Amino acid sequence: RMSFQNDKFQAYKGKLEGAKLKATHQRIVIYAALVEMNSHPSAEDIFEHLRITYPSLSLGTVYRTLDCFIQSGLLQRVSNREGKLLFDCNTELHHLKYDMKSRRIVDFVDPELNTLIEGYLNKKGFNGFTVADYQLQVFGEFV
Amino acid sequence: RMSFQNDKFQAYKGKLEGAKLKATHQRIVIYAALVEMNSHPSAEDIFEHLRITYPSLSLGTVYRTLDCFIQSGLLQRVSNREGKLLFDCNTELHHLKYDMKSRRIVDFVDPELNTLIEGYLNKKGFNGFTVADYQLQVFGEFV
DNA sequence: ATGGGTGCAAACTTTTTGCAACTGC
DNA sequence: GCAGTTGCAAAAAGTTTGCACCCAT
Repeated sequence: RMSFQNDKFQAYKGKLEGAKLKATHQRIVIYAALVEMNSHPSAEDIFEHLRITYPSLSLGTVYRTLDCFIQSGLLQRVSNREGKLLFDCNTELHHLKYDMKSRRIVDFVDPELNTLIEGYLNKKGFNGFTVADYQLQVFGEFV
Repeated sequence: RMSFQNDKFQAYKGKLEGAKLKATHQRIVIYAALVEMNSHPSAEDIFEHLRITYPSLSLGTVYRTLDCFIQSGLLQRVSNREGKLLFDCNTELHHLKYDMKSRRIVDFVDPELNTLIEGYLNKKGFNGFTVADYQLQVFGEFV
């Protein structure tokens, strides 16, 4: 059972309630882990991250909770080439840089890029395809 | 053992030799499947596709062969949100449309879009990050 | 109090691997 | 002939699920 009854805890709890989810301890700490890890973790990454502070947590719960967050729009899956499910609590429109050496993924946000792409998509108007969302993935290496 | 000793067979064989790979029957038919399926198959999809014409082929070989093609640059993994390894023998610069309903993935090529993005990347010049490749993913629905 | 959530462990799916037999060069 | 590839089957890795118990509302 969690003991950090601080601002963050309350904020995360509020976030869950806002999404009409029962705010259980497990859900709160999993959401906290997602935000605070500030990366694109797998279910196992989250489970490991919480292992010390929350040893009774089960991996099955992590999977179920992540699914449930996705249904509620609190979370997105990350499109990747690794054949593993990765998650991102940044649900706003954003783009990705992939480090091909370390496999690290970094989000970036740029309204200018959005404008550029939306201009293109509108002009192009793929016929028979309704665009809901888009993302630029840039592959390379950090030096 | 394969019996189609035609132009395509020779072309695929040449492709493998060009990549300095031993041109075994298995590799040739797997490469042929990738080209002719004209989609973004998983290892299992390829295995199923070849099952009838090549029943002695083993799934392990499909996995090993796909890995080997990737090392040789004959193949790319497809970035997706499903946590499965998908493959694409189209290694030229291209972009993707995802049908969120059917989960179908369609490649598209557009030099105009490439110019637009390259212009952006050059101007932006992410510092500390060397760009090797990029891809726009467009999520939506076919009507 | 009760409906939904959780822990646990088993089942399932997907991918990798060790090894003996085989094959393309 | 030999180095590298394959088939097979077992193992590993990753994900889902059934069920009895638990807890936030």
